[in-house]
Amino acid sequence: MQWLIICTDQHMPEGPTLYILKEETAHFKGKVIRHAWGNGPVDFEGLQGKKILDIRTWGKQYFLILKDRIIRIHFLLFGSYHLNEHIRPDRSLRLALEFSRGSIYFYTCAIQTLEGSLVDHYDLKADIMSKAWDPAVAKRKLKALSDVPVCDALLDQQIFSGSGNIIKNEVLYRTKIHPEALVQDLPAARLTALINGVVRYAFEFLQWKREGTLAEHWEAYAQKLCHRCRLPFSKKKTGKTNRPTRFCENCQLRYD
DNA sequence: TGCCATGTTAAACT
DNA sequence: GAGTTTAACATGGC
Repeated sequence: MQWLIICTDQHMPEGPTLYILKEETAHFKGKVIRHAWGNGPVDFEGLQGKKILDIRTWGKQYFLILKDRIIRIHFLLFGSYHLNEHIRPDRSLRLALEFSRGSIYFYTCAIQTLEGSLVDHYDLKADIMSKAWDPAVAKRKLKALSDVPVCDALLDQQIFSGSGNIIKNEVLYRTKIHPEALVQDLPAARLTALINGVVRYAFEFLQWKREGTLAEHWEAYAQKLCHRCRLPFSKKKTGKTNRPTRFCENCQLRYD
């Protein structure tokens, strides 16, 4: 019997992409690891013969839950994975997991082993794509900030776990908020729009990523002109996070 | 060829 | 010690 070979040669980083990875590997839940190897900091022998009890994500992180440990995988900027075939021997194979039927190969990612349960390490309510996501908690965290620009808040994984630079750029443009506006200066309705906008765009990102149409739906990220007023976008590394931001000085407001 | 980019951490500074 | 800035890592496209 032949099983599906999915080619996933693409950037991994933001939450929606991890959501897809979780779905693509969900069938390994309950399966026993037959063989494990790679060059990551992993106790490979200790994994062999162990059952995958659950597969979870939190934002940009992917977890294989075993009885006595959690394998945490973060793809950083250049990580990738392949299912069922080790077809990228040119890349650094951090972890290979072989099951009786099928396998997963994780390349150039950061791997850690955690003890305890996920809730010991992460606030599940902060994951923008989780059923546990709680916008009221996000609002409370945002209101506690002082002198923090929204561009930084949108990259704060403790508030918006899974949000990355694409989501940041797109949400700010779509909600017409200037990246350097301070969180504390946003009117209440704008703050709510920002919080809801992150989740809405994350699920649009997911749908477009599946369709292979993500880039054609970008309105700000990597764009040259504002489609509302036709003026050129500003491009600047903003905030303490110092990440590139495209924005329209004319259409996105500072509220100061 | 050099630069840039969907990320994060740790070392090196004020 | 604090709060910063810089460097490091790693890959591919332009």
